[in-house]
Amino acid sequence: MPEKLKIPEGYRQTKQRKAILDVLENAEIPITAEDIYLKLKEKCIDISLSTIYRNLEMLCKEGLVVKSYVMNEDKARFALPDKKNYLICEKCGKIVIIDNCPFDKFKEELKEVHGFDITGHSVEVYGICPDCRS
Amino acid sequence: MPEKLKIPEGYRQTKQRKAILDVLENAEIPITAEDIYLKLKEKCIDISLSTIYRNLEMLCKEGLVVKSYVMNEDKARFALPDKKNYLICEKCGKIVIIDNCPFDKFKEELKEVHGFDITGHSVEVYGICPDCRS
DNA sequence: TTGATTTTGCAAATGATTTGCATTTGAAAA
DNA sequence: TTTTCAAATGCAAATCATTTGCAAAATCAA
Ligand SMILES: [Mn+2]
Ligand SMILES: [Mn+2]
Ligand SMILES: [Zn+2]
Ligand SMILES: [Zn+2]
Repeated sequence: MPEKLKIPEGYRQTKQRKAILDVLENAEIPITAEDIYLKLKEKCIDISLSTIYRNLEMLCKEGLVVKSYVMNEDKARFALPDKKNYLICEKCGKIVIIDNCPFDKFKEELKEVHGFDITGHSVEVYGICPDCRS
Repeated sequence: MPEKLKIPEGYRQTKQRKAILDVLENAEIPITAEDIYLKLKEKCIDISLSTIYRNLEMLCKEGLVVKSYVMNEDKARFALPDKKNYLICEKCGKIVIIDNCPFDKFKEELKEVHGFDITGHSVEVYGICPDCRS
């Protein structure tokens, strides 16, 4: 069970903010701002898209949320950091999270080769899922 | 020295197309449509942005070019496939290409674990570059 | 050279995201 | 609790990268 996320110090505890975080915690894969909007509408929580975007920006800045783009989509997706590495099926668009991303093992190598202090990474892998490989 | 790219079979040999490919071949890192536009303007090659976007779309579809997004930027970047994995400095935005991406070694593992036939991947690594670590 | 087809340029449309501003709300202080 | 004020929200309008319609120009095979 994922640990409940806390709204960062210095930000107010609004019901919109909490609702957005809640949707992100319960999401299986990275989702769009509109996904959040619709999910909340289902739960009869009325919120404006701009509030969602403003909160997502804040959450990204604070490192609680990671933004990414998926090939052939024109909207950003947002997820908690543990869901930032994923496989995407080129046929049906299905997204599958990569747990224990093997890339972690290469942080040291990258630091040595390029001199960067690595702070994060995001891996997007494309392929054909079992269902689509007819 | 990179092998000269060929315009795919079935597409016409236009000077705009060749110019775009040329810019992409000579680019060190992924660049935006506007970067291409400006680079060509420097060389006094007049071309419209929509032509650039249309050609980039075609080149991506044909697999000659890879599109990606960089954190905190609102424009897509395009590059030849050998430049699709890179490090980005969070301070200054510097981009450094990762050659021999270690992720390649994990295609087999991913296939076994998730059943996907892997067709491609894109790795974005964030960090602080040596110059910015003052 | 001709003619069918593709490609281009331009201007207008699109649509996700951002922003201005008046209003509401959270929470610290009284 | 009530007061107080900055932070946050909602709405509408603006932004701006990208896409699209269409008429004109360019490619290329016959
Ligand atoms: Mn769009
Ligand atoms: Mn924008
Ligand atoms: Zn699939
Ligand atoms: Zn730097």
